[in-house]
Amino acid sequence: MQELAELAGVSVSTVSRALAGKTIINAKTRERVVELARLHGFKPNQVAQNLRLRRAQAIGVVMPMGHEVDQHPSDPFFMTMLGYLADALTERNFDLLLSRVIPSDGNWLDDLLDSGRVDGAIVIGQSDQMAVLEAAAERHRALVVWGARIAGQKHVTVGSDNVRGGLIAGRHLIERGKRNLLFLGNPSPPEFGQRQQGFLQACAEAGLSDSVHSLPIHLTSEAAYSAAREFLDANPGIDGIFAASDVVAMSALRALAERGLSVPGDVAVVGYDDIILAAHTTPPLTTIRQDLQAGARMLVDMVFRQIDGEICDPVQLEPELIIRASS
Amino acid sequence: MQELAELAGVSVSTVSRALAGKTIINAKTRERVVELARLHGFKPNQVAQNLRLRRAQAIGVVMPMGHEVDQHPSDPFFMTMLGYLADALTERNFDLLLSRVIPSDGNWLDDLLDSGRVDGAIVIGQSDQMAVLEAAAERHRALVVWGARIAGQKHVTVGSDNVRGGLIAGRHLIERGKRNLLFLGNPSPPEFGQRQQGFLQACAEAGLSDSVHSLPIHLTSEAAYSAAREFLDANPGIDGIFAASDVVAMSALRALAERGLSVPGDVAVVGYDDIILAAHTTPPLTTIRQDLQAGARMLVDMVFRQIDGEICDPVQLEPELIIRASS
DNA sequence: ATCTTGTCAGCATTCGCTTGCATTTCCAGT
DNA sequence: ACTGGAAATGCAAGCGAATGCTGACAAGAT
Repeated sequence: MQELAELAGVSVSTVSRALAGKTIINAKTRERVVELARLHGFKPNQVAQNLRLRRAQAIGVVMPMGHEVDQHPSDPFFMTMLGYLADALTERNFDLLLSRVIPSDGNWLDDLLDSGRVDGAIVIGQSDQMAVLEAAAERHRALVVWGARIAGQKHVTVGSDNVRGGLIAGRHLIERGKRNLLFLGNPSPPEFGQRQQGFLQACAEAGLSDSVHSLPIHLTSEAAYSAAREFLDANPGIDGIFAASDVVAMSALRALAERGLSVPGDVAVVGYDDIILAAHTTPPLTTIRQDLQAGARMLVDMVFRQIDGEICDPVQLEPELIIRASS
Repeated sequence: MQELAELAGVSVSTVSRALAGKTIINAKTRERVVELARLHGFKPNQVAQNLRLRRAQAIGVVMPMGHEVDQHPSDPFFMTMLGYLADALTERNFDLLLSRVIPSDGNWLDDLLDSGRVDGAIVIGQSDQMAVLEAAAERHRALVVWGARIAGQKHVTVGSDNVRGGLIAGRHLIERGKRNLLFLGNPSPPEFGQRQQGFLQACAEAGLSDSVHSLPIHLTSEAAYSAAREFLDANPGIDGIFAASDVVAMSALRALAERGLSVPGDVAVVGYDDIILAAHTTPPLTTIRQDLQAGARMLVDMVFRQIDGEICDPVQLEPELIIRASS
């Protein structure tokens, strides 16, 4: 900047103001400086800028992987979410600082938020980290979580109405005449737990509480997959499956195909998320869509409002049943 | 830091050194300072730190989406890669600055590299941005690209040997007795182009150059999918498909299932990547595995070596044929 | 010719931290 | 008690940019 100032025959302050487009600088001077900067490829150092302006111009995006290490890398859900978040942040000229955290201590969030590297954080999925999230929400202003709304929570969430999603899925299977239902997925992350809860509620409505099963596993590993196979062998009567996510549903489709069961004739399958691949499975998957683009925009919007000091309320997006050939 | 210094009865410099763990500070003093910092939840501001140390402690990871906007959000490949990159960078205490770029001008890379926010960049996929990559490689030291090695390139790449991968896939299909082969995927990104090239080479070896087809589309959109259907209708003899990626292969499986063709009996299918879902399709997908974890480690390793001033050579990883039930 | 007012630009300080060098403290050796 | 050298600490100068305040200058008012 020094050099640029000399080249332009002005002071450093003038260069700074010119580059910032301040109108207090004479238009001609300003243009000359800007042109000179362009010519010499000068870009102000953003780190210095951020220090001076006491900001980071970046939002941290964190995926805690407390419960199931192998879920995330495989899940197109996260990629999609991440893509939309990146877009929304880029629009506002903010950087996206990505962390994947395998929580060992309870400091991962505070460390990020206190480091000065970010102006706020978006956490994708509550995992088993409710305590950490609650604590961080007390101490920091700008924090939004993608996940389930839970009564009495301090941290602000955005997410689909999982109970309702589960309910819709359950009713749909029942409407299709299925009576021996199975919930497939680990219910310990709150989102999944609520999906299960809604599903069970649908079963209760239909008086099916006794015949409904739950298999609390995630299906991407070979071990979990064979566990599911064994379960199907032991319970041949199952005629409807609601999977906690599309990825789990896809594995279920394979397991069914392998034992020669037709979908949806013998067993109907419903997933959750409506990832892009869901339309391309064999057969295409009936699923509960979450509008991730809207969700991502919401998340970003809310962090910014929090940065500006606003207090935000949790948001629940309406889930939508997408009927395809698997049910 | 000022306040902490007063609390501890020492100077700011001593606090700084103590927190940095410098042994020149008396062990007792050091521990006292560290303990005090912990107690009051003090964390040095990393932005200031970075400014002073003229570093960013972050690597930019960029996905240019020049050719096919809808490929990336859907592709588990990227999520997996990103996950491994995040892990490798976290290990070294570096941040990962994520950008998704839809290249409009040719400055996206320079802007990132000159901004001072990152110490280096990893670009995932060359897309149609070869010119930009070449230019940036001239001007900057720390830049590594995941993609195809191309003769005479200035930018350093890490990637699987795509030609060889395509060759292996082609030979495998031929070995299975398939004679009417189809390459499915857009060959304009260099990686895909090389896969096609290797595939065609395998066909040439077997004297099949005349009967081999190529359908240059990506299959996640409904439009592309129906284009593929039409092609299959028009060319009923196809008995082997090599898809440019697993995601494309999955859609192909669906298309085949819909027209009642058995896999691999009527048509064998081979994918590329070995994403986690590939083992869980119906039927499980034969594919060419790229070791993404090794690739990600390599990428990270090489940026750091470049930051240290080393000059690195491109690396090609050996692709591996994973035979499953689709062939 | 003097005073007022408004425009522009520059000086110097600041953001929070690190570090070369100067200075003080400590202690063994005499 | 004195001294020399090592060990420990403090001082102050930055890192690269933003900005409140002051000063210079010109044009218009009196």
